[in-house]
Amino acid sequence: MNSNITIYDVAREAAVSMATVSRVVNGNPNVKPSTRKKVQDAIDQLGYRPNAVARGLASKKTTTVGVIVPDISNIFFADLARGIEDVATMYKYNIILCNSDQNREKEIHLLNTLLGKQVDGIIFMGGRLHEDLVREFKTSPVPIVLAATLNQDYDLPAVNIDYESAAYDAVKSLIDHGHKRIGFITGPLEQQINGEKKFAGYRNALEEANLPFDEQNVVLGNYTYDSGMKAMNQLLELGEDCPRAIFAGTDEMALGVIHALQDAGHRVPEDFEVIGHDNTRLATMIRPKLTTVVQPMYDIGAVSMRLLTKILNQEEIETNDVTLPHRIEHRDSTRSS
Amino acid sequence: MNSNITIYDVAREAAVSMATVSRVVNGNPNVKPSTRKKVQDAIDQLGYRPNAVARGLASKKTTTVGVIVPDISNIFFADLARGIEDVATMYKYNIILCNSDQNREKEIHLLNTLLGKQVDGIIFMGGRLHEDLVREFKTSPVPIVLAATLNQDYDLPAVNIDYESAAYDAVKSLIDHGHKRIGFITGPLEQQINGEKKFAGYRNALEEANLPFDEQNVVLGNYTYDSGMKAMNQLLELGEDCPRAIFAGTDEMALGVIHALQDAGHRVPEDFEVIGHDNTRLATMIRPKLTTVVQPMYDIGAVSMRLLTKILNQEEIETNDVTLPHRIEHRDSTRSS
DNA sequence: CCTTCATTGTAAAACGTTTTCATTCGCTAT
DNA sequence: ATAGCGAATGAAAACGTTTTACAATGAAGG
Repeated sequence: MNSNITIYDVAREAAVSMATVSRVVNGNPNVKPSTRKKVQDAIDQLGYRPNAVARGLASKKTTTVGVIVPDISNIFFADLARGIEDVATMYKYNIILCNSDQNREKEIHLLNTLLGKQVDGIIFMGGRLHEDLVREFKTSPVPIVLAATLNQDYDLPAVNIDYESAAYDAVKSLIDHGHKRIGFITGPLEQQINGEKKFAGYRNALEEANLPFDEQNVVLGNYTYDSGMKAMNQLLELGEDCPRAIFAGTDEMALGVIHALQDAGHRVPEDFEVIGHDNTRLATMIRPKLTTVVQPMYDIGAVSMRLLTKILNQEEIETNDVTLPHRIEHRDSTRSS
Repeated sequence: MNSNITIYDVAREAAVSMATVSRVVNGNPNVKPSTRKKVQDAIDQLGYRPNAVARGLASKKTTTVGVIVPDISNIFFADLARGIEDVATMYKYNIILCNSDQNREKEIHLLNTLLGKQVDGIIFMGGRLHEDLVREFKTSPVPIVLAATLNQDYDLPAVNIDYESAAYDAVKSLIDHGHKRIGFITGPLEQQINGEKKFAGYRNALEEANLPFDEQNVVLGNYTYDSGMKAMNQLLELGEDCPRAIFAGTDEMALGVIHALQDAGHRVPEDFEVIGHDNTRLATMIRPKLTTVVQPMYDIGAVSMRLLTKILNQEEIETNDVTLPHRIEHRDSTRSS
């Protein structure tokens, strides 16, 4: 029931002006300790809770940031969101979370809704930046940082890993194990990270090892377990020509791959080696445990948010475009050396 | 750059008053079509975007609801959040998402932050309702609905399944397969749902079948895969007395159980039967696929949010305390009949 | 042609803060 | 004493809407 008591009530109770109350609420040092105490007592007694909306209107700061992700129910994005939220909390921000489903109109609509709500900044993750969206980004009155989202051609603040080199490393390690044919199971090609970067890394590794690129070794999935199974079964139909080493674009697809293999009576890693991507918790919940490229989504989220706070505080920033390190976590779906 | 243009600018541009602009923006029918068009043109031309903060201050509605969950990075809560967000979107609300980590002080602090931000309502999920928290709930100026959170003694709006009966069903089905000793792996006992309800269901089923309750058959985990493994290994140490049927309180723990079993050379479901709880996506990503109690988190989220909108719109409400149906999804970690 | 009532538009008062600027207070240094 | 000064306080103007109370306009009925 303390929702209707205002700064003015507190002022009256403490026999000061509302400006003074505002000062103590905001920690302004120019308040005599005795006055501060008087005001604080009144606040406690009345159960005063500052109205953030009014505050936002007056100060033009809402201490709220918008977060747009494709789908929070996906463990991958959920991890990112947690990273964002944790550092947001640290800096006293709240998060308005939105799911875009990678839908172009929805992305734009959400962006506008968030701007309408006067968020202080936005963190965006999506598969590909469309022109319209970039145009909106460019004219945004508040800073926007891209998380795990590619940014070429535009110079928006962004946090990523080097996907191409990560994919290269993964495929390279497979090649180092003597494989001549490497299967590659990835997501939709129009997705920049999966379709372009990882693919490029795959080809680079092949090329460097003087291995031929064979189109039938790459198959498209949609990130899900089922699509991983399906893709592997498709590969299996190649018979003799089926690659014995698979790089899957996500852990979930890698799981599907391994199970498809096992269902067909093959052993992993003895007969087939499999590398995943992302290092979600899934990776350790399968037998054999999954060797995978670690893409630290939590960290990407945390760093993105930190970058955003730096921009908001006008702190010194080394670079707008940060690349986090990646590595391969070797587990049991690949042979040990 | 359209962030600084106000309703007043639009009014001037369209040669009407700001109230008229407000009317067209809010879809008030009392505006002459020609006027409406004139205003709309001005809005489009200027790129006017209503300031939701000012709007919130004037109207005392923010079209924002607060969501407090333990940890969004957990697939389980993420699913809930998605359900909430989807119907929130449907009703034009946005979501401020907060992670409580089930921490008592944090829960209270978050609640107050959200109330300070003038959310129109709150959806809360937590393990147990502490007294202080309930007190805050009771005096909240906005409605609060509990999602997948027990509510006994207090009459807060809530959406749940019948956990006790769900656990009963699961254990019963194990008993029906002829098992005399049933293992039960659950979460911390102070959690109401896991420690009390599911436990009660377990005991009921035992009792009804005239099976003795044996304390050594129940072991506590912390919901994680690892704790599931550990728990199962502990059970295995019972040797001859080890139960051959396990009910795990979460799918993730069930995964751990199955792998612990397999690592020890046992077969599931031939030697051991396992039932999980929640029916997360994990359940189909393991071999054998997991038989599990389905707790429809997405639906719980969606229904919670819908309930909240009903309260906010003062719609007729049959019951404050909705119980969603549950069922057992029979897959391959239990025998077929 | 005058009333009367809808319809549409206007002006101004909230909404609850922050912030700017002015004022007062309490001292110190003359 | 008193001018001068910094610290503490207060008054009032934003902030950008919604909403209320009216005023103006126009149409219809008598």
